[in-house]
Amino acid sequence: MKKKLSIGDIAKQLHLSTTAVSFVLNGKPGVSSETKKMVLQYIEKVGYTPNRMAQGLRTGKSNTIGMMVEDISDPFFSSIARIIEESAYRHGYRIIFGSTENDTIKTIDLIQLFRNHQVDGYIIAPPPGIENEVEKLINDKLPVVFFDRTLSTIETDNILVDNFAGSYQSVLQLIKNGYKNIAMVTLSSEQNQMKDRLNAYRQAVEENGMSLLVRKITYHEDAEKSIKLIQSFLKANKEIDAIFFSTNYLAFSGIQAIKRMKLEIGKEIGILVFDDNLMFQLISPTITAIAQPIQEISDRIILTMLDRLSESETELETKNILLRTTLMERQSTSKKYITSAHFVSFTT
Amino acid sequence: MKKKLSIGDIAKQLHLSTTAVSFVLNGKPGVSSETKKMVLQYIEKVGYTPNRMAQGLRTGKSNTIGMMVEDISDPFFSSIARIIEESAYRHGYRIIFGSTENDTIKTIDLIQLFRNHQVDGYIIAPPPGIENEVEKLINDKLPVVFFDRTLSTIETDNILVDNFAGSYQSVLQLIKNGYKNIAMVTLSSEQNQMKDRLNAYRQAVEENGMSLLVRKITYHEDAEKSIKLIQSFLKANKEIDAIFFSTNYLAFSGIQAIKRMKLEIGKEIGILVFDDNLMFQLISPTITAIAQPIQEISDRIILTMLDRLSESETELETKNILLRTTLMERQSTSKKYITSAHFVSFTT
DNA sequence: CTGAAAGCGCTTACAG
DNA sequence: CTGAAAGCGCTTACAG
Repeated sequence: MKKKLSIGDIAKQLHLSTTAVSFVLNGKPGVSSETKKMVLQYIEKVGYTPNRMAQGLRTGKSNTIGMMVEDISDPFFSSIARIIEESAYRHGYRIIFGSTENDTIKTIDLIQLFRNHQVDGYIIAPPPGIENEVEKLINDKLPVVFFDRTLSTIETDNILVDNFAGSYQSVLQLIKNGYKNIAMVTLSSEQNQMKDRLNAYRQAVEENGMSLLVRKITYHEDAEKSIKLIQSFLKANKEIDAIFFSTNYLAFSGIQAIKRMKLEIGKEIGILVFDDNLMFQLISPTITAIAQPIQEISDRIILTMLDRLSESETELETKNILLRTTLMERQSTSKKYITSAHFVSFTT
Repeated sequence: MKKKLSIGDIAKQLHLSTTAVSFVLNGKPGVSSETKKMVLQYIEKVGYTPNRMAQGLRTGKSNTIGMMVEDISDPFFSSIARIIEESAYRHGYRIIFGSTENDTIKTIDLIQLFRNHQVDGYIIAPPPGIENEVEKLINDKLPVVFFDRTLSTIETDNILVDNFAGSYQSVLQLIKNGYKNIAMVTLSSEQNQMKDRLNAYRQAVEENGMSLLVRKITYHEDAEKSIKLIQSFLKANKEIDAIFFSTNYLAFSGIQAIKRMKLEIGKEIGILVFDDNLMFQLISPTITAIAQPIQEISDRIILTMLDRLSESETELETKNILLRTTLMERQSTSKKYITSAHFVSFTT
């Protein structure tokens, strides 16, 4: 069981100073090329790797990025996490994850925790109420990149999707397809991405002289409860012939509700969902969704973060990137689409 | 922008030694209760938190656990990750994640990386070929908990699911339901959990005098390719009346293939899947799956890890925990189940 | 009960 | 081009 080597050990072995070894390791000038070669060979041979804790203590950097999302098991967030982790890794950074559960207190706690670990940068899908904590990070020159949503009072980099435009155009498409009484099922949430989706629905519907029908559901409601709520909403408003769901998990509850009520998806009731999911192609009938560009979101997040981390002193302006969504039209929004249920079930 | 306080600063402010402050912080005896109270109050007031890097350097502990899974965006792994992160957090530990992609080299790299970060313990769903690396960890007294699969030559804690029994009983159930030509679609993988599922299929089928029909698909094959492969497999073997898929992503490809071929799921072709997924309840018809106990797996992993971490010197025996799966019988395996497609599509 | 001091493994002025 | 030394913020023998 060989003990881990330190720079000092190596220096001793090679009859050099720790300075020389450290310089080689960090590619600093001021070392003869023979010394350099010797050190590199030796390091290779013994498999030396620096102790990150010591480096971190000394430099104040940890080569770690903290990432906080609502829920790491949500497919949207976990797909992004996967890409970011992979990319960060290639650039020499590690990622620490935390699930905020949209809880202000828990998130503030997590930020504290991450700070104690000397996390170099923060990638956050922010819940409301963490403004002060984030201000402190920014004041201390720690890079913060927001994604999925933002906090309007904070001046920092934002990687967002155009929730309004994506929702607006998609609801218009529903109207074009012949739906007359479009309802919306969304979260009771003050988060700006949710508000944008709701406002877009409102504008599209009102511009077409239709009436608004909105059901808000509390975040964290269990699936069964949501299903019940949606069922009673539908029963109380028989005129509804289409629903726009603001998140895919609400849609899953909604689909269950609709199936239980034996309504025919597509024909009797149209379904449009914000945030696509592989499953929407597999369910029968297939479900129309507004897809977010996962790969591009992830790339932008990590590139922005790496830029900030490598920045010397030059303060770049904060970036506000707004990415486009794509409407994936499927069977659930085609009025014309006729269900011979057999046909529906076994074709794609 | 207040600079971060150190123990030294606090000691100076309170006219104490750093020792006294440190003792209070760590709950060590040998400090008068007044001093203690004073320190605690002051810390509370200024919001002091220790620098983990310094602690880590000094103690060799980082309060961080490294978790390596095949793919953090896979729902099985991300659900477990979520629970573990949450629980670790409550016990004062952080989690660093890495996706191994089932790649030996990448995993060895990750272990190295984690070591440099002084990770205190390792939770791994091991790919093959990392035996040496894991041996080293164990030799250095670093706790390693395997889950989902194991490496037979390594003596360490294992939290596994009874892949064999779960698969065996479920295939028997298929046979009971009247299926005569049951095929298996699995990964070409030497991992023991995959081998167990295959062996269980083999035994169940052979014991009933039926013939084996196995199609292996390479891991990492893209979805479209898998769909094509499964289609040709079905075309070449018209007698197949049921398929057992060893993973849920293979099943998703399989379902696509079957839908394209316009075969009637349940009646013309039964489907059984290892590893349940929320979607299997939403697809029409619903899909029978062997569910793994996510919560229990997660709890066992984290409890085992925390035990190991808190262990003084007493070496406990390594644990081998084998958890039961549950067969969730749904429409896709009921021969008797008659499809009026309408009925199929809109009931649950 | 308390304090002065060493040392964890690095990096980086500083002096030669 | 090279070396001796300070210091990052902790913990913990050791001496009083």
